[in-house]
Amino acid sequence: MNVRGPIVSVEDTRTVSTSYGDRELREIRIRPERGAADPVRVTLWGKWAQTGEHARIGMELLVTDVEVDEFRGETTYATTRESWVVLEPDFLVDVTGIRSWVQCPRMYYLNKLSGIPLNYPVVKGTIVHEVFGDLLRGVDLEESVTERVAEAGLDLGLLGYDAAEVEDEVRRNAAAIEGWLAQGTLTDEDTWRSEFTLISPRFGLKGRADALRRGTPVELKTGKNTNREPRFHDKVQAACYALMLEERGEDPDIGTLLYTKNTALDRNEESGDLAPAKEFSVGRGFLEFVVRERNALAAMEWRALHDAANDDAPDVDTVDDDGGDEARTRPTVPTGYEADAKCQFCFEQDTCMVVSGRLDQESKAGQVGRPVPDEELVYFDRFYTAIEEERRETHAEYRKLWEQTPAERAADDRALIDLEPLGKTEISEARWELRARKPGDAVSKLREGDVALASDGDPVGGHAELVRIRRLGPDGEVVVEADEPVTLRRLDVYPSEISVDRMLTALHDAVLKGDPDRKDVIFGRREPAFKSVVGSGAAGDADLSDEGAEPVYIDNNASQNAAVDLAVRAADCALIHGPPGTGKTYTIARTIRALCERGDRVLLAAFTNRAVDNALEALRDQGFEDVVRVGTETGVREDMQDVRLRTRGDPDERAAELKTAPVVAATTAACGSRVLRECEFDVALVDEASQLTEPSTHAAITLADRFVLVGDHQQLPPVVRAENDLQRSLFERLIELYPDAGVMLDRQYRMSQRIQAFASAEFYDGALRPATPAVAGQSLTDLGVAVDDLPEELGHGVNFIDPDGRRDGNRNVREAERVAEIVASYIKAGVDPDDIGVIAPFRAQVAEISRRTDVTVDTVDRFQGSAKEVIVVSFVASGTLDGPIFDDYRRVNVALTRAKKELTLVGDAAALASDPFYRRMLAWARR
DNA sequence: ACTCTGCGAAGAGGA
Repeated sequence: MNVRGPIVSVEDTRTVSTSYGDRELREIRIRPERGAADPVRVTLWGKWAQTGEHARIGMELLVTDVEVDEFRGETTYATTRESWVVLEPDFLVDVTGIRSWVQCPRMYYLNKLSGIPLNYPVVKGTIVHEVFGDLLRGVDLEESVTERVAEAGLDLGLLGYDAAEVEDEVRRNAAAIEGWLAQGTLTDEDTWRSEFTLISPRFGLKGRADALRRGTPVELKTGKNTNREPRFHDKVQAACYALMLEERGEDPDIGTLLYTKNTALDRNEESGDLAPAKEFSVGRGFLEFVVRERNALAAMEWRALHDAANDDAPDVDTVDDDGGDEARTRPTVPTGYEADAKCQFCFEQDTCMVVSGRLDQESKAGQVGRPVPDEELVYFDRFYTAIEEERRETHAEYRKLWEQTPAERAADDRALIDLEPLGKTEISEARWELRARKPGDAVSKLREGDVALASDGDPVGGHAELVRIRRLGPDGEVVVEADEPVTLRRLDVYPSEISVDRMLTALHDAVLKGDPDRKDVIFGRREPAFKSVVGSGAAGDADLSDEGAEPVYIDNNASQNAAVDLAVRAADCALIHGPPGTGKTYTIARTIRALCERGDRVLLAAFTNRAVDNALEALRDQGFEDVVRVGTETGVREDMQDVRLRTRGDPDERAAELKTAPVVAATTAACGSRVLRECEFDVALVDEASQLTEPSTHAAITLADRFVLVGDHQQLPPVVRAENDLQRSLFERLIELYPDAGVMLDRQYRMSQRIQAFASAEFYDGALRPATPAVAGQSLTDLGVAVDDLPEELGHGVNFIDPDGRRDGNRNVREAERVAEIVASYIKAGVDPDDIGVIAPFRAQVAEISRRTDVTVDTVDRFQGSAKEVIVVSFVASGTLDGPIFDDYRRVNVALTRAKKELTLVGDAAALASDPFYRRMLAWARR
């Protein structure tokens, strides 16, 4: 049996005499999840006592296969030979993380913090890994090498390599693999699997094994190793996979390391064992070691979060604030002293010393440089902790893969279950197309183009593969593309840590590598500067030139023109506040053109692909075509594919395309990618900046000398799972800090006077107004609709209807029915269904309404950025306004400002009147 | 209690 629960007390390790001699033990009390509410005693014997050293009150402890005993009337537990002891099992450690942790815990920390930059060993390693996978799947070597090198064209070009030399080197590596494979596959009993995704709930591990051979892990290393034994940390990595395979009921007694640089060509020069493959036996003791290391890592991560939040915690570093009387607690970070690794041989030594120096951390390698100012240290620690909290939330998403039943998972819209497998076709060598049919009208968050986890029904314990969704047909057809043929019975959303990883590297880049002038502004030490005249180059710094007219970029909108002017004159940054319908996108396009005309190279970034493509479209509409769009094939909209940067092809050509484009457009997530981190710009212009966390904004702006943020902090804030500093955007913080560095676009081209009035008064101090009389006076009549054809309660520009419905969970069926009737009335009166949109706060209600109408129905969040002639809003709530979704009034701002000519609010008057804000809304709507 | 977009899914190396 297993015991598990939060730790309530930890005793010291002691040594006792047993019939087997002296043995160490450590006693820990936990509060078990089930059963007795009282804490129970768990004794960790032998080396598990070492894991006990890392244990802290509040951490979660899991001990499997315990021995149960009665001691003085109390039930106690102890480890046995079969036991595994796992600290914080919910913290999912990546196998490559354990590998670097074993080399040196600080290396693990540094890799996480500074990311792995674009470098040749990694790119070549990736290519060789892909070729290895191809060879296992029977692809011809030459064909694979040519193809895989071509696919890496952009990376190689940026690194200055040409295809032929890389092909040559990869071919030599691959030859070693092929030679070894030829021996291995002589026996019929050899079964191979490549790229095996493993997730371990028990050990809190995840990772991808390069290959499995007869159920044992095979790890490919593109380096050379002339020792008889595999490198220790390589064995650790393979052992992690062995551990996870064992959990799945396999019995992997050996692991294989394949060093592909151990080739015949080198054999004359070197002594030692040059066979590429090295096997080692995977014993129980080694696996236990691996688990203890994983526990040490998970415990450090726990302390980094909890010690920082708890000033009383013992054994943490403290830094004095300016005042000196208050000590600030800093997150626990590995120093390198934990390991006996030798710093002078470490590839990360320079990074290690720089990070230590800049962040004032203790480290075995020592420090170089001076610490950044104290407020920057505070900022770094605050956001580091916030990002790590967000990581925990991502881990919670993984946990749902095994904690939720398939039905719960499907109800959560995170999986398509009970798929009926229809077939597997090998579409090209080593690529499979898997087809299935989904039952009924099952819906999910999964979309075409997404990476998802396809499985035989059990995504954690069964056969699962990461696949790309090709088609989710309305007829229930599901088509995915995979490397291996899995029987497609279930498709799950696969959580990704990429966004948290990218935020962390962006934070690192911003604080450690950021330009000091830039940081003065970010950290509130200096007002942003503006050039008074727009000159070319550095000449325009003077404030004397009153002669000559103000530059006119946009002649019919003073605030838009002022925004462009401000952005062009910005020496540090400019902030453009664009309320709904104020021509943000047009202004962005005009700004980019003005900047390019001065010779600036511009990075155009936004949170979503949709916003990037919209801005790009506006730019191209203005006749500017010299753009490169960086993004995935599925992320980039169809009509922007022609300017999308291909990663495949001739290295020089691909790299030149990116390096010389006057405008590069990408999502902020892509800005944090290896490729874009290599690029430099004069100006970064970030749209939707109010929806971005500070670190995500840094990902874009650290690539440029100056930046322009465009957004509206009165609309929806960043989407984050954890509640912390990430919820507030840099845009919002800066616009409050430096109102003079901002311009608000105050004329809107979208809504009638009647519709915009409430939002203008509530959110924009009444400053938002219609751009023209025509905008102000628009109505349904302009659509050729006779208002007389509508029921009496509709047709007044803004209407309120109380259908007397009742909220049931996140739905309100009566209200949904009424909304459908209202939509039908509009259509009957002659409104084009394409001109009508329905908005609801909950997805459940969106589904409820969608069943009853064919017009566009979506959540507020998904409607942000678009508009319709007629909008119907369903509020769902009845009686009271309980729920976090109603707390953020900005969501209402978004919902109400989607309508151009007619807006109908549908809800329970009593519920809405229970809150002053909603009461004012009601008063306005009923007028 | 809710909302939910991005990410190539990881990936390498030497005294």
